[in-house]
Amino acid sequence: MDRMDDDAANPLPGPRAGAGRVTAAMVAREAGVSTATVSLVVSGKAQGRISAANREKVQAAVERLGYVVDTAGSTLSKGFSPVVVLVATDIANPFYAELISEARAALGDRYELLLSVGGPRRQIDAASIRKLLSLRPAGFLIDAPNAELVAALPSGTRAVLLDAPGLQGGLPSVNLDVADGAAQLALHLADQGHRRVGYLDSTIDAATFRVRRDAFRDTAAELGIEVLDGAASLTDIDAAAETFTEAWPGWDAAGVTAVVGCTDTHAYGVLGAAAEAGVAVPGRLAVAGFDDLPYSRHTSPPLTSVSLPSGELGSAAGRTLRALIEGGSPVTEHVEVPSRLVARASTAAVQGATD
Amino acid sequence: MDRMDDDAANPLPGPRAGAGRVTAAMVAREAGVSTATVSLVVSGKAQGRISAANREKVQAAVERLGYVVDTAGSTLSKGFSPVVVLVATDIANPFYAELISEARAALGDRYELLLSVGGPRRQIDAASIRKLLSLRPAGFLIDAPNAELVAALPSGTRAVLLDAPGLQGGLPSVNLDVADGAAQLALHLADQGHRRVGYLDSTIDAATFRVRRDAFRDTAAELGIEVLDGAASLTDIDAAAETFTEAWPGWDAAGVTAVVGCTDTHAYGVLGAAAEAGVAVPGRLAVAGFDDLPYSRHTSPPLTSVSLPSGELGSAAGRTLRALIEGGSPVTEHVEVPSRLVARASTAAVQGATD
DNA sequence: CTGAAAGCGCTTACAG
DNA sequence: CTGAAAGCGCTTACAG
Repeated sequence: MDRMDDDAANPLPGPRAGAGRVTAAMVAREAGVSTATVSLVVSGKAQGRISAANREKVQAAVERLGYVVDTAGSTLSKGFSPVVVLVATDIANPFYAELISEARAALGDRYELLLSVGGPRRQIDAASIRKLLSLRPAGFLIDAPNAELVAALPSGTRAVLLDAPGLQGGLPSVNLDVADGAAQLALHLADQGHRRVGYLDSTIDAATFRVRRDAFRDTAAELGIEVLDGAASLTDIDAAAETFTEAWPGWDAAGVTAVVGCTDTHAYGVLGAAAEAGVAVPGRLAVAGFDDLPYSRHTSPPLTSVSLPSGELGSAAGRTLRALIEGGSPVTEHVEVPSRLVARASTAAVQGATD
Repeated sequence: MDRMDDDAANPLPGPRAGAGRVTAAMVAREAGVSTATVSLVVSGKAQGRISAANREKVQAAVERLGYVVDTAGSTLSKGFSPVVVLVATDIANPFYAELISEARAALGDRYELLLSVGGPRRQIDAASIRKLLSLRPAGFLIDAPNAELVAALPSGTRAVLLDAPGLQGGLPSVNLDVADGAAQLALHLADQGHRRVGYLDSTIDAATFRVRRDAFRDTAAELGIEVLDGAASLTDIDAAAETFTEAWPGWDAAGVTAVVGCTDTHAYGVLGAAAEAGVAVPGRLAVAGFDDLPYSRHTSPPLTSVSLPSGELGSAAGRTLRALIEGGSPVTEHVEVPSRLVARASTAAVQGATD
């Protein structure tokens, strides 16, 4: 805006770009001090090291020139950048929206959030970790990993695991108590008299999905419910609908009266496919999911779901990572965020809604 | 995994971190060549400059040591990093999920996507741009900006604008034809006989929302429809529901028979609040939105919406930016992605669904 | 309290 | 075809 006006002569950054860039050396010259002094002042380490007079001169020069510390230079020198990498396999799930913005907020202004979008078909492996490591990130936030991914992290990597039940491996973690939520759901379905339940799993290999399924199945078994699993799809309404449509005839024949999706998005697919097939929900079939997305109160019928507070997860993870980075100490904290069943009309005993 | 085992002695990276890091110098030593040769080979510039023998030696050494070029070093030297910054105000909107992953895919393996999450209350300004610029990004992807944000970009910045109708300002852009979609929606509502329509706008200041509203209002006016605007909320179901609830008595009194939300999420809020208030949709009130999110086919009733293909938007933007970065030439391309009305039951003339 | 200098890891003219 | 060397911008002991 300001001093870029006459730069237009060279709008295409040449090989050694940097036109228009204000460096610490320029600030030093402007303030009549050394670059060491500039660095100390700008990084807030001037306390008792730089005279008030010089501090002010530097600050004024910084202001005047619009100086911002260059990340490449400081990263090279300090050994780590201000970037925090969030590794998530499946950000298509709206579950991540709030997680991301809360993590961002908890991290504070000193860090930038880099999203490493694996994509459902391209799970993060050791090679991608190595590539990310070359960015010298200040830390990692790793959501819903599997054991392989955790093993690929070099020891000493500053990382916080999110929603990684059973995978701590010496790293701080923030977990959702999905097992408890799954058990609550099994209990709820047992209460409604269901005896055979279909389970629509994820095709993504992550510990959290395994725990959801196993905890549900185990509690269900104790309550005399048989769980039919084996069906799985991506976190995608249409894929889930298709998978349900394929599984339904078999489940129907087996006497299934309820279907649980491993995410709400899976459950939406079931809801849609059931409507299409003329299977009344909850009259003929009860449906439930995990996440309790904002949409789930508004589906038809409103969806019963295990509430997983993604915002809290992101926020706790951001805070923990920041403590890890700034404290420097080997914080091995394990936060557990509770989950809780939200019963709505999609699993109501009769046609009347409970919601 | 490999050579980190005995690093455990110093798990907390000291001041001059880098323990366990493989550098080009180490590769050079291993291969018996200079770092210049390593750099040339690794960056694929060996063609006709490095002997086949040396090329192979370097490749073998890289393999053996697990060398990855350090970003900080190469950024400092080249002037730009492999990071592409996506600036988006409101990633809570599921609209972004597909946009992000498609943009990521189009960018290819050479770039990382950094998400700059402004958050609805913290819009990106000149200072944040300066901070992002200090990362020396290879380029910017800027979604739904306002004029101020575009003006804050120093000339010469490699950037592609997304969904920024009327804001090109010399930058390549990928736009959704939201005006056309808005006009189609107005036409559709006129067809159904509506004469007074409430418009639920966004509180976010972005050109795309202004264009949606104005295009809708203008076409509606030509068709003899009066549009009542002034209501606005964030892209949040509950906030939208609340805003609708406040606006409804006035709109009702004024004879409003249809409400348009500037996003589907706004429309979901209207749907929820209308159900709560016992206002029949579409019987008493027609409802429509913009985005055509995957959920919109599954709301009750299914939502009429102007389809905005976010995946295409992200993919086209990623491709354009890549061309801009790699071509180096001043590409000033303007891609326009069409939008199209998807009519569903929420605006059906009678109680029967069209879907 | 302050500055000169080394060093972080890379890339790229340059000289051979 | 190859290597020695300069330089990108910063931070941090170190000497004063």
